[in-house]
Amino acid sequence: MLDKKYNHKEVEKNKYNEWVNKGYFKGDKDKSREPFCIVIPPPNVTGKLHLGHAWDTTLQDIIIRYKRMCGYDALWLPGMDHAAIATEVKVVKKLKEQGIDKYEYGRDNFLDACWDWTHEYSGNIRDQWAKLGLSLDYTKERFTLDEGLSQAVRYVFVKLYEKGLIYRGERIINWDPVQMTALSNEEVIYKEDKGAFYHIKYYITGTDEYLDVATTRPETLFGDTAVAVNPSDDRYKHLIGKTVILPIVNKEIPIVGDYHADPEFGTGVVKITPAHDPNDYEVGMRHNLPRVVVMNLDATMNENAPGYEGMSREECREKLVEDLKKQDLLISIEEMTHNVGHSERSDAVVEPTLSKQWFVKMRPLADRVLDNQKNKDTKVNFVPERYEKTMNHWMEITYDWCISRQLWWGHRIPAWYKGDEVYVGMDAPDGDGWVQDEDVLDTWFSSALWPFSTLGWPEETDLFKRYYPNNVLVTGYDIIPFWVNRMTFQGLEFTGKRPFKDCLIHGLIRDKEGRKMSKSLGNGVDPMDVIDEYGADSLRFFLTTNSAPGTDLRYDEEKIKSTWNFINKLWNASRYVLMNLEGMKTSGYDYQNLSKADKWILTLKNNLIKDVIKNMDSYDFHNVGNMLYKFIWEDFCDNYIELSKALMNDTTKSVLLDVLTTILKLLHPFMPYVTEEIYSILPFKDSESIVISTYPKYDSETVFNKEMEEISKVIIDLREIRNLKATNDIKKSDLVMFNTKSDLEYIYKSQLKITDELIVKEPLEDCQSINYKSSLIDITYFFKNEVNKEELEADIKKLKDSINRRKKLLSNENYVNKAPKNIVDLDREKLKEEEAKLKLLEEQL
RNA sequence: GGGCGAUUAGCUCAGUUGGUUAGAGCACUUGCCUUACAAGCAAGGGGUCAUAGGUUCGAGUCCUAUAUCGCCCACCA
Repeated sequence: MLDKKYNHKEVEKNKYNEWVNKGYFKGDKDKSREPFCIVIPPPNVTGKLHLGHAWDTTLQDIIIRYKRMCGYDALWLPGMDHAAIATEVKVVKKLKEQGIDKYEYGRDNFLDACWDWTHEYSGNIRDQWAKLGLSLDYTKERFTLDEGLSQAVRYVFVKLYEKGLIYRGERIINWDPVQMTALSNEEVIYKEDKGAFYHIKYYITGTDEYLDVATTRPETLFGDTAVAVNPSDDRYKHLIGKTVILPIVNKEIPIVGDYHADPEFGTGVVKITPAHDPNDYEVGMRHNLPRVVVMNLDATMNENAPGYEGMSREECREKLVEDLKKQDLLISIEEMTHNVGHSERSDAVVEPTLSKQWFVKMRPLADRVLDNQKNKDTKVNFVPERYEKTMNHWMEITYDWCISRQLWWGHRIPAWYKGDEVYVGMDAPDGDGWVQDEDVLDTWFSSALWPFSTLGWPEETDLFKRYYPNNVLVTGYDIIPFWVNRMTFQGLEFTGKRPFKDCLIHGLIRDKEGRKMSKSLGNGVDPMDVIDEYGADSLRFFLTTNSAPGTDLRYDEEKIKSTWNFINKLWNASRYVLMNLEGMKTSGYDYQNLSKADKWILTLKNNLIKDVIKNMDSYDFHNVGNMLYKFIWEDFCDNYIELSKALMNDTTKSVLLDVLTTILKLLHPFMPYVTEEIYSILPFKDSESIVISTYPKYDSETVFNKEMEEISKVIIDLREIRNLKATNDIKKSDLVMFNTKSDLEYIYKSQLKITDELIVKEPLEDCQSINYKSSLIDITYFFKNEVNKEELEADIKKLKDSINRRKKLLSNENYVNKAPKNIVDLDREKLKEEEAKLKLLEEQL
């Protein structure tokens, strides 16, 4: 028998390993079943999982458990991401704490340290997955840097290179001077920083007139190779073709006319530094300007800044401003706040720098995605739909993707150099003197292949043929540009198919105040702490049923508590059922003598199954959660269990067990542990574990609409009668006269606690009475208190208003003719009922 | 500047193709230790659905505008 109280720690102990050991989570066991596949978004091996991971993975677990119970060959493939830069940052830091410098340590030693790190942290992550109860098939676990995936990465690189979709070139890229690597635009976070506009005098050659040039980065002045004005700007257009003297450097540079200069902005004059600004780079291309790099890779000034060489950007800025002042070349310093790019990982201020890097040519790949999204049979179906626009928008504005990183931890670029020769291939070329590119690829380059590389691609493996495209991918909206986009174009390019049919998008977890959870705010919540206190089942149900798809979720401990209470309710209801089942004679369901109450709950159960399936299929788990909550607490516990107490026989017991079993199965994808615990002690069931049991089906044989309506009316009657008793302060001992249809009498008597001693046959004199009458019952209570006249009058007024409203509606010809008939009929019926009720109330007054 | 959202009860949120008098949890009021559960039971109070127009027999839901808030992208020389 179950304990009196639900104990999540006891319940969640020892179940997961058994599930894994028995192979319940293994996919590809039964080829006769229809395949269904999800690949996990691989978490970074940098640390521990946060609430966002818990949410993301629970959603997937719900889907995969549901599909498994529905009879699919369900495969949920786990894995992790080497997370190139993120991991490298952590390992460098760890080594530094031990007094070890990355470069002195050397590439091979450093990579060993990264692998050690990976093994340690991947173990932690697996432990966390287990705590969450995720039904992952560990026999197929992959890692983005394992041999097979590395093969796929090289293959893709080589093929794209051969097609001209990967190239190496000098471009302005985002340079992280702390990590000393290039970054993609997505890895740059813009933040408001305090800065200033420095207005500097650029004297027009041979005159004592100057142009007022404003800049936020004066130290880039050494790289200026022109100043630009707008050719339509009357103030300056006569100067185009002349030159100015670059301050400090005293070099002559041209004044060019270019539409990039905005006459409305600042002074309308802009200095052009082609090697340190993407726009200036474009201007430089148009006007054939030289490109002068003025900084080293660690953002110190180089030999092109004579007199400032070796200084940091910041030192140089300070000294330069001083020097400008001394030479009377500084007009003013205008303080302002502006957006400055920071490295996502190191937080260093990103330096746009001219650099030779590898790029993916995006336009053709992006166009293919946009085309494919127009075909409803082959497109990626976003849920909610609006996120398709996010992907499409990115594909429309796309720019070439910088994929090389000056790191060691990652897929080394399969390019070899010998003098001016370049060789790109799966393996090193023959012959001496070839040196492989030192750099590695952006970590997203390998994760972009995840839906197919994990299945053995580029080999035509059985797994790949069976499970590709994946059925659904689940991730947060913040990952669309990094990952969803890239999987989609790589999938289309290399497999000719979308990587997954559906893409279920969820939001971000926020704290109680609605702020994003972050390390710097210290408002993060560790899912393992929540599990410790409330159990994984509570956490899972809270996470997946408290927001509409695609919207953010506030973490609210009160709601987790309320979920715990819900599970405790389920626990106690199960306890009640099991207690009553003890003396049950049959070994199967006995439906010989179904009462109306039995028929009522069976019908509700069937309707529930139908609605739940519909919403499970459309990923509307919040609806499923609400429907289950209401059915279990209200219909089953508050009503059916109470009714069952008045008529307990083998049929009732069968129905109790049937409904409980259904509830457990419907809840199982959300709450795997507690449902397994209760299921395991049911007297008979269809499988040894609920994990591999069959999902409930709608059964039209046990749908009884007539009885359902009748009992629903009884329940309404009961509430109204209790209400009358409460508002009129009717005591337990007050006498009552009543009349019901005979087979429902026991319900009214038991639920209203009317014993035979309280029943009278004739109206009593000398006391107040109050009557309630419906199509099923006519009941009068006799009592000594005053009738609450005010409340009665208020009820009458309410009723009259409603009757008037309805009469008006029904006299509207347009409404009667145009609205659907069943709705109009319903109104007519309601009207009749209300009029009858009004008559009764008026009699009482 | 471009795009995407949001605005519903004191708080956090649902509300499928327009269709009875808009729902839930928490909080609140009143009464109950009723043998599954007091972390519970019973009954209840609380909303001109941001604002203004429009379409419609009928609008929280569709359209237009406005306001406030949020996110993404671009720009900020």
